[in-house]
Amino acid sequence: MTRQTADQLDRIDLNILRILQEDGRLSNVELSRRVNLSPTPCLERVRRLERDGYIQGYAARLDPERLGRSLMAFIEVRLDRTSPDVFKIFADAIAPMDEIQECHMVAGGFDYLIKVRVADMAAYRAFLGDKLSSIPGVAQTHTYMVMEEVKSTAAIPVPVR
Amino acid sequence: MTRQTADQLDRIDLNILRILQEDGRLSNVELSRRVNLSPTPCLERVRRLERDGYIQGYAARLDPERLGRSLMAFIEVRLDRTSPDVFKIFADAIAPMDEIQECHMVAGGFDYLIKVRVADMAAYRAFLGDKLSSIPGVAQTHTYMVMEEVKSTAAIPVPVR
DNA sequence: CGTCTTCGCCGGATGATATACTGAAAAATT
DNA sequence: AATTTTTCAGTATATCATCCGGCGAAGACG
Repeated sequence: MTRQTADQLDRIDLNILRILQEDGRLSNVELSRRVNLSPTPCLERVRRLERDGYIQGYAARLDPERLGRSLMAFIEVRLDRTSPDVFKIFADAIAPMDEIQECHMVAGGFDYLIKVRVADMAAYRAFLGDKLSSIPGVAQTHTYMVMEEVKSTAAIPVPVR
Repeated sequence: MTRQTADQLDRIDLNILRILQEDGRLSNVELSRRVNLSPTPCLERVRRLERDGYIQGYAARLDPERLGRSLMAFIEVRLDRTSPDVFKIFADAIAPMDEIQECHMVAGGFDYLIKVRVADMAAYRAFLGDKLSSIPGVAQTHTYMVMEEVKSTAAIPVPVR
């Protein structure tokens, strides 16, 4: 019996997820101490959580400002036709654009909501004019510049149980 | 002389950042191999990048769907008055709400753009009705449900040089 | 031009860690 | 209660993180 759908996480698993989301480089020894296990079963659980897809990977969190991406903006994009091939063309076009952090197809008002990070206004203008607007099918865009990040977390809330 | 503003990153530093952003749990030995250094100076560089703030931390990337947060939405929020204390009240109110992943003050049209993750429509309704709309000062909200994530990356582009 | 200083690198040594293996305890099932 | 299954802890070994000392290149200075 493979655990595919009915896999259940107990309190220890949830604690592991919460702790590793907070500090992904914690050593297994220290992690095991915090969840009141010996290192061996703790590592087994981490491997299982990785294998089952709860943990998709590990990443260093880099400072955008120090890497020259101080400006964030959201862009609403409307396509001139909403046919599957236009969607495909658009998706393929934005995939390699590294300014684009997220692109969501949304319901209610326009077609796509895009989150971008660029160096400054000049870079933003260049991005919008040379790259985004030149994608075939893009009819209209509306930009919201981010003035202040009131809250910003990538952390998925882990249930406490 | 402390390196505060004029700190420069060479090609090796940038490679380290790029690799650790991709796999934050890579051992220092393996990392040093990939950047063509011996372990010792490689670890020194990582420590320096951490100390200087280029690396803010490390995190396990968790799967939102498997943790019961399948629904994503963006909410535009308008406040009834735009005075500093209303801003403060709003910021303090949203800080502990774990459904809210991001909250940005934006220019052009409304006051805040919020990104939320919830379990389902019922949870969304409960969040909007019971939590967000009951914050004093919130005049109007408009929701954009995410139908499809066309692109999603937390990765900050690291210059290649 | 030669020397001195500085900086980043390498290699070895040492303590800590990851991880496989074995067996015991606990829990679930019958 | 007996059996099966699951999960755990302890031990052993290979790997790793990290400290220490020394080397060599680049630049400063006489």
